Amino acid sequence: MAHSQHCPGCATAPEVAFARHDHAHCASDVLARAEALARAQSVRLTPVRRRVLEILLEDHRALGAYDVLQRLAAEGFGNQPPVAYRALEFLVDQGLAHRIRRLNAFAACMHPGEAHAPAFLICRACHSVAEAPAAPVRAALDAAAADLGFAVERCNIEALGLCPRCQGGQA
Amino acid sequence: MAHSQHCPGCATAPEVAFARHDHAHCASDVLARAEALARAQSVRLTPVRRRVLEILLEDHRALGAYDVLQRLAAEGFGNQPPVAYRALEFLVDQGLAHRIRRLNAFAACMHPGEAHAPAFLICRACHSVAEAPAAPVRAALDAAAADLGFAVERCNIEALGLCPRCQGGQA
DNA sequence: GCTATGTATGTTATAAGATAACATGTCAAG
DNA sequence: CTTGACATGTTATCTTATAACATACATAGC
Repeated sequence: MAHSQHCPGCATAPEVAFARHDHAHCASDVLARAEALARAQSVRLTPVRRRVLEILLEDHRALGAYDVLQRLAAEGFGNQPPVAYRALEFLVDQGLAHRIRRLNAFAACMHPGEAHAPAFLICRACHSVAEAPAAPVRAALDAAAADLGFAVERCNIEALGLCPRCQGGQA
Repeated sequence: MAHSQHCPGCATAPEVAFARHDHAHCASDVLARAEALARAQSVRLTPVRRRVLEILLEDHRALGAYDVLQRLAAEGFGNQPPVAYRALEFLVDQGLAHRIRRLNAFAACMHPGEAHAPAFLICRACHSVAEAPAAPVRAALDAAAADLGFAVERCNIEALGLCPRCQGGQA
């Protein structure tokens, strides 16, 4: 199997957060791309921001702002909420992370730089979160909205269910 | 124009929260259907619950739990958060209201009883909220999820943008 | 090298949203 | 009329998020 087929961080790969994969590579690849992107936009991926992204990249989960904050505090960064919220807001603004509203939490973006309408698949058993290619979903939404004369600017599409690995164990 | 074409509360009408319509009728129709539904399910649409639904039905907006609570308190119901949250939870469980996560708020369901995958269109200018027919959206989402082996159980689809009436005034 | 300027971080305080746990009240079946 | 299930009320607390201000740091212009 070619690398691009099992590494979600890699450019055109379909999202396979649920599949077994070389996560260390997956994470470091996304991080490298985030750094390149920040340089290109001349925005600063400072230590806190970078560290927050690393923390989010540790696995395919979403973390609450206070979870992130705890980690930061333990590592000598500030320990007040705005420290975490600001870094997270920066990452979201730059398209390096996504906010998962259903969970009041944040997840690293696995396709930084690529234009993508994100749809999130949240496993209710193992809490992993994957980004699914959602262009068709978005197109259907735009069409439904257009029928009512509504112009969609941004959207959240979040699905709760069972990931392939958890479908065996649970009903 | 036939009634069913301009009243969003009416059975098979497309959602037209954004269009001018006879809202008093719209609301009372939905309320009547909610009552019938509650009877059918033998669950109790008690005074608080019913009142909360009426409040949500006042217009096509989403209200925060604390907004609802304030109204309830002013009318002699309890004035502690659980009063509002419990009534709202009941309505959501019975499919009589929806939770709009993007707004930390709740909106009356305009199609109680009809199976429907809800997609919400939220106008960022006038804050009105409409339920768009989302079956195709949901189908596209299911397909995208299925490609990854993920089984969708529930989902939130929430779009932010401009409603037809607000597209004139704002860019 | 110095300094002004914008940007980033840190801190205090508080706002906003949500729920756990328990006490009291109501209603309808037995 | 009593018992059990469900609903409401209340207290307390927890979680999530932001406003406002103080301090530090990087870079561009002098």
